[in-house]
This record gives sequence, C-alpha cells and structure tokens, in this order.
Amino acid sequence: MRKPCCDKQGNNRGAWSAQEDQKLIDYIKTHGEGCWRSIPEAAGLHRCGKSCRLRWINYLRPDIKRGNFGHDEEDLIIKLHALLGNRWSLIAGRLPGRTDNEVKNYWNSHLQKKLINMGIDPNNHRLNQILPRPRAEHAAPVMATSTTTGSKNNVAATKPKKISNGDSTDRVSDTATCLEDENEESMVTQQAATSGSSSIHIDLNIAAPAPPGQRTTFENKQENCKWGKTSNTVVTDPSSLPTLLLFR
DNA sequence: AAGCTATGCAACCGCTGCCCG
DNA sequence: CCGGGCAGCGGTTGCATAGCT
Repeated sequence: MRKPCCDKQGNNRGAWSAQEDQKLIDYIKTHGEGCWRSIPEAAGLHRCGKSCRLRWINYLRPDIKRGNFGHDEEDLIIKLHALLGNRWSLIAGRLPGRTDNEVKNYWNSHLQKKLINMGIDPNNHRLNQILPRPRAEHAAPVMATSTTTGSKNNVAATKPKKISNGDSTDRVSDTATCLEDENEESMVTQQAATSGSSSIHIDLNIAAPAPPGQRTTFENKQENCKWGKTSNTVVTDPSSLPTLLLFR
C-alpha cells in the first residue's frame, strides 16, 4: 500500500530537545510554515515533517496561550463539544491561543470527569439516568467523590475503539446522533435558550463565522472538509439546534 | 524515604480528504 | 477521471511527576 509518510529510520523520536526546538523556530521564522515534508531536511532536523508540524502547532507557535483554562474557556469548550462533538480543531478554533491537542487533553482529563461528577453524560451532554441528578441547576462540581473518577482506563472504556472500516460516519459524534432523535427535550430546552438564560454570550453560529471574502484559505478548506461533508448528518441551521442541558 | 498509583501532557499513529499531475 | 502525495485531524500511547500509602 502507501509508503509511510516519513522515513522512520534515522529520525529522532520522543521528546524534543531545546536545540531542535530552536532549529525549527529559526527555520519557520525565516521561511514561514508550509511544506512540512521538506522542513526537517531544510532545517537540519532528524524528524519527520509530521512531527515538526505537530511540535510547531502545539508548542512552539508564538501565539499559543499556555496555562490553565479559564472558566469561560471551560464553559465554551463544553458548549462547543455539545454542538460539534469531538471536532477538536473546530473547538480550538474558537479558543484563541489554544490548540486542538490542548483542548482534547483538557477535555479528556478534566472536563469529562467534571461532567460525569455533575451527573451529565459527556458523550451526549444529557443527564445520566444512572447517576443521581444534581439538585441545583448549577450543580457544584463534586470533585471529591471517587467512584466515577475517570482513570485513563475508565475514560477509554467509555469510548469504544474506532472500527476502522473506512466508514466516515464514525466521525459524527454521539452528540449529533443524539440531537436528531431527542426532539421532545429539545422543544423544552430551546425555549430556555431563546429566553436568554445562558450565562455566557458567545457566538455559536459555527456555520458562517465570516464572509467568504474575509476568510483564509485554511478556513475555507476547513469549512469544506468538515461542514460540507457532514452537515446533512449534523446540523445545517444553527437556529434549529436543540439546546442541551448546559445551555439552560 | 521508598514504592505505588493516578494524572496530565506531549508526541505518535493511522485514517481521511484534498490537491495536483 | 484516477491515483499518489500531502496536510490535517482525532484517537491513543507513553513518559514524567504529583500525590498517596
């Protein structure tokens, strides 16, 4: 079949050294991003292009905001995840300075547990029937409990391994599926949303973030890639989105 | 203090879809 | 139109370390 994306022999792997980082930074500063395949050789790095791209995007880029996520960021991630599912790059795109990897890690290590502790199923953002319902609508995160704490294994257990049969529908999140067949609840919750009860005011109109003329080619590409292909199975009209629990 | 366990994060892997010849 | 190469994405792994016994 296809040859590997990069020659694995002779390439460094694992953690990046400061020298490697500097080489990559220097190269991109002078030549800019792009053509990742040729960057390692040009920059004198014994890494595959993929690895360089990842290192730059997730760690070295100057506009990366590091440190803890704020409450508003947390809130936004949860809400966007309810809408978009595991489309981390799209979610990260709404969080300036955050990378998809960072958002994904934060979700898996913090937010998923938080939702579970609140009695909310992180997969579909609905109250879990098994766990006790939180008393208040802003159920305080009960982090002290340990019975449902997600160890790495627990988290993994909630997500069955992708069956690689090439079926692209597996990229559509459970949330999206849930949105389709949960109309009776959405009728109620949508009312709450339209009454403006959401505590955070963020433009969640994913479908049209900017006029086409003002958009980057990257954004256009993303749009084609993600929404063009899946909109019929996810959401086409944001105004028709059912409101999930956290939007109340 | 040492050993063990849980957690967080960086990096890797494999798949997908776009682009171009 | 088709196939190969590439970038990008999401899932997963593995290491470092904090916390606990």
